[in-house]
Order: sequence, then structure tokens, then C-alpha cells
Amino acid sequence: MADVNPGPRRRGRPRKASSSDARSAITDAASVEFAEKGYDKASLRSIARRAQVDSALVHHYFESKAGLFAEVVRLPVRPDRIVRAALDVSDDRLGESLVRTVLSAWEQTSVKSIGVTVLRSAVSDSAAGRLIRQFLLRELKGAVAGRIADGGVDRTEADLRATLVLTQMAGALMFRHVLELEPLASMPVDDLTARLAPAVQGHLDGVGDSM
Amino acid sequence: MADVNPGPRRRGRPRKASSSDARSAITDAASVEFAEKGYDKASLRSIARRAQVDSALVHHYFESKAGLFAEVVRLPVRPDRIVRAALDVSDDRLGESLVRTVLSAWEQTSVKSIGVTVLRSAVSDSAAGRLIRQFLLRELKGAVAGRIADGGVDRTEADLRATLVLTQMAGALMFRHVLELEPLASMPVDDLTARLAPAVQGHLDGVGDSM
DNA sequence: CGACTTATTCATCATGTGCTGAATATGACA
DNA sequence: TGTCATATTCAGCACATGATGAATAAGTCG
Repeated sequence: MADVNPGPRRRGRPRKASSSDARSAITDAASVEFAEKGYDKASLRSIARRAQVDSALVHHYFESKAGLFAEVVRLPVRPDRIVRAALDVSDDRLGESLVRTVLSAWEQTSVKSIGVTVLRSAVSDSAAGRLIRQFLLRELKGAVAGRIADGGVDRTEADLRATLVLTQMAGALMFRHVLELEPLASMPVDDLTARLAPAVQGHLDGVGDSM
Repeated sequence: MADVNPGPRRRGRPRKASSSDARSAITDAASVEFAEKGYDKASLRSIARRAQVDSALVHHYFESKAGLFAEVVRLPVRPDRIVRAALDVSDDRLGESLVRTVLSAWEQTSVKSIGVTVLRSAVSDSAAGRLIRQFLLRELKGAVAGRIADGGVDRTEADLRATLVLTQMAGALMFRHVLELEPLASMPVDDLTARLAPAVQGHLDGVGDSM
């Protein structure tokens, strides 16, 4: 009964059998912490605590906080790829395809976790957030705008429409996954899709354009 | 020529003529800092520096950081009042009225400054953010949902529609005023209104409802 | 004048942060 | 076995933060 829970672990390399990979314990913990608190408020110490590891070990593996973040946020799915795939349908089904694809993707916890982190970091103006938001927005907006322009729409108009689409999508994702506001948070993907698709389709079609 | 710019001011109460009200210098500075960096990242020291004042003076006037925040964010305009006024039009013009009213209000720098602060704080989960977001969301959602329910729509359906409206508005305000993403950021209110109104109207009308 | 109150700065504390350099224990390989 | 690399903790630095208490200067009111 002496030392069931080994508590503060001994120094030095643990015996092989000691199970549990510390490195992935760290990335797992970091993933959760970043999603919950955003880049700035998540501290290396709290991440280390959650991973049951000394905070110096984080530096041993990832150099810096930014390094850890980069690793955690190294997208397991390229968002622009996903979106681009969703754009491969007829004009009149574009809205629904986009909305459904994005909402479905966010149901995967890995995507949701990273997505929330990105949304959080995007509004705080940390360096990490700025990078991500520039990259992401350009990629995504570009993909959507490109698809619209293919339909013969002038480029700046296409850009505007794409931005409006992102506006609606970002707002919805924010309420559903960051603020977790009911009734949006627990609505089935199908139902939410039905509600959002018309609005997005409208933006894509240029509803409200002076002509 | 000795001491034109008095630089580091002397201790103790300044002579009457010394002009410049320190207290409002602090709230002004705080307003800017909170809007730029959000609650957490804005530090009392940077606020004090901007107001050209010792940071202890901030505590003298406002007790704590939260106190300062409360004072700064004590809305000079009640958002629910504004929104409620915008709701006083015929059903088919509701969307445009809402969008135009909100966008116009945000053109005032005082509203914009507070609004950005609130949006920023709402996504970071600081205590201040949580309070504000609960209050604001309930107020606003309630106002819109109430107006919808007046038209004879069932209450939970009205709630959902109102949330969807907020979704679109929040996304747009985010892109325009927080991320300041072009072309949205510098679009005239009229043009943006024309684009957003149909989407919002659709949500209000329950487009996409299974029936 | 004298007693108070107010406005202001100064010096300092306790805490939390990212990060570093050393110490120690194990494994891998010659 | 000896040597090196790796995994891990420990102790600490330098810095920024919010906060506090005392010191000092001016105004107010009797």
C-alpha cells in the first residue's frame, strides 16, 4: 500500500514498462487547453499539469509554446481541401453542400477542437492568431471566391460574396461550438443545414447586389 | 528651457490649473486598450502609461481591473433599447430595419469601441466575458424572439430564428469591426445592409423550417 | 492657521509566466 | 563493460502582472 499512486515521479528516464507516452500526453493536453482557453491563456504549466508531466519536458520536446501550438494545430485535415471538395456541385446546391460539409466536419472532435482554437485565437490578436487568420481566411475566401468567379462573376464581386458567406458560417460556428449557445449547440446537422443553406445560397447568388 | 515637458510628474496632488482630468484620461485610455486587446491582454500598466498616470491611480479610482472594465463598458447606449426600436416596423421590413440600425449604431466610435470589446471578451472565457455574454445574449435574443413570437410563431421556433439572426449579425460585425477584413470593413452601411438584410429576413421568416 | 480629505506617485509584494541549465535515471550500442 | 543519447525532474532566472500601503502635495473647510 506504500506507493500505489507513484505521485511525484522520480527524476530520470522511466523504466520501459512505465507505459504511457509522455509526448502524446502533452499534445493531447495542449489540444484541450488551447481549445478551452485560447493560445494566450493556456499556460505551459497548466498543460504540463494536465499531462502529468514537468513543464520543462514540454520545452524538451517542442522548444517553445509556439512550437507546441504549431504541432497541435498542424491540421489533420486541410480545410481548404474540404471546402474545395464541397464546391464541386451545381450552382443551385452550392449553399447546402458548403454548409453541410463544414458542419459535418466540425462534428469530428479533432476538427472541432482545432477549429475552436483557431476561432478563439483569431479574435485575440496574438501573433499566432494573426498568422492563422491570415492564412486561413485567404485560403478559404479564395476557394469560395474562385468558385463563384468560375460562374462568370466579376472578381471583386465574387470576393465580396465569398466574404459574406464566411460571415454567416463563422457566426454560426461561433455560436454553436465556441459559445455553445442553445438551441444551436445541440441541433442536428441536418436541421441546422436546412436553416443556414438558404442564407448562404443567397450570399453566393449575390442577393442584394445593386445589379 | 529647463522643464518644458514636466516629464515624470511630481508626487502629490497637482495644482488646480494643471488641467487635464486624470480620471477620464484613464477611462479613455482603458476604452481604447480594452477594445484593441480584449480584457485579459489589456494591462493596467499599459492603460496607465497611455493615460500618462501611475498605475496605482487606477486602483485609487476604480478599485480593481474589473471595476475599471465595468465602468468603461457601462453602456452609454442600451443595446436592447436600440434593437427594440428597430423592431417596430412591418414584418417584411424587419430584416432591413434590424441590419441598418445595428450597422449604423456601430459607426459611432463609442459604440464600436465597446462593441468590439464585448465581442472580444465574449469569446475569451474570462469572468467579465461570461457575464457580459450572458446578459447581452439573453437581452438581444429575447428582444428579437419576442418580436417574432408576436407574429404568432411558437416560442421555441421564435427562439431558434432569433439565434440564427444573431449568428449572421455577429459574424458580420466580427469581420467588419474586429477582424477588419476587406472588403467588408470599408463598405458603406447602405451597401452592406442591402447584402445582409435578405439573409436576416430569411431567418426571421423561418426559411428552411421543415414547416 | 489646523484638521481633513483628495489626488498623485513610489516602493514593494506575491504570483504567474516562458524558458534555461543542470542533475539524474534509463536505454542503446560499441 | 563503457560511452553516448534520451527522458525526465528540479531549481531558478527574468519579467510582467494586479494589488497594497505609505509618502507627499494640494485643496477645503472650520
